[in-house]
Amino acid sequence: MLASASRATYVVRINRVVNYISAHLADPLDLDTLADVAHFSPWHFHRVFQGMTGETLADCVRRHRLEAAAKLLLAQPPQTALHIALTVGFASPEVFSRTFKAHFDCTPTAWRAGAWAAWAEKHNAHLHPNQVRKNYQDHRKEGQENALHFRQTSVLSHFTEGHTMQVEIKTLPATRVAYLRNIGAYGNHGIPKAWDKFTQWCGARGLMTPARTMWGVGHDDPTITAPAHCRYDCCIEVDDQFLPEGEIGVQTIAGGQYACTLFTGNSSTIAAAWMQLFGQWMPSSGYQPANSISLEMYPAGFASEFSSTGNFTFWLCAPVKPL
DNA sequence: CATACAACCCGCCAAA
DNA sequence: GTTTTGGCGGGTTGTA
Repeated sequence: MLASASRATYVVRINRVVNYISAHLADPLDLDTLADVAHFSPWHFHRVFQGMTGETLADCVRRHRLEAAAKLLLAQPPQTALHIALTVGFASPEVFSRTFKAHFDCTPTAWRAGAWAAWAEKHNAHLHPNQVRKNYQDHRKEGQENALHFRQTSVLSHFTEGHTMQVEIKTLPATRVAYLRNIGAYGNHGIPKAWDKFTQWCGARGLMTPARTMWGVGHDDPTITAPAHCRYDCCIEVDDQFLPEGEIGVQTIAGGQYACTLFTGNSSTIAAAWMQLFGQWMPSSGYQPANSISLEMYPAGFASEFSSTGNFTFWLCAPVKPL
């Protein structure tokens, strides 16, 4: 009992530190400052963090910097490796280049030129992400006339055959939420269980009213981040008075412009829906992905729909900015 | 939880 | 000119 209670407090503190890392990549992220964020002594924090996450603090910081850089390398318009290195917190391009190669098995420029596909294939072949991103890049190169000529993977074709995605651009406000984090592969693995646990907790707290929106937040790009490190947060809107409780933390979902489409499915088909939105709608939309986090927005009642039909209806919301 | 030490990695200069 | 690699000293990290 005591052990699980203290484990829960460790979880929220580690979550807070990881959130801090990804939000402050360009700032100093040494052991002392991060231990301070966690309210632990540096020595104890180091032990706790490694024990619970499987990676040391320095490894975690380095990985987040590299993953952010990997995204920026594929962004438009292209920026120099030096600029990207500094943006994500490396002090010099030499260290960036060396460290990048050690992690991704290729140099930054090779990644940009196409080596990302091999990485994605190696680590997440089941998601077929390469084709999606390739569609996007091919389109950007070849121009509008080929916008609709996407080679379809077997996963995609089920959703694209004779079907046009209805997408609207919404401006969402910043939202304070309580969340339960699942760390592990996206898809039908730990996430459904996390939702069970979370909705039970919400029910017990009387939070599951029709007025409250629930959210699913995937912080990581599964074509870049290893499945074992992908973060997914089950979230529900809360007011300013709500405080963290057990392993339920509090964070703010970023506001801004999102491309939103209504989708009915379940945890096995969400990935394909995301691919359709990014790989098919996005390239011909006049918008591009913004450097923010994609959201799943669940209207109240999705849980009961799921228990009766095996599916649920929700909004996919991808952060966008004009081309 | 503090100290202490070895290994590793960062940060810098040079150069391909 | 930019990026990557090599070499190296000093500082941080990881662990006893």
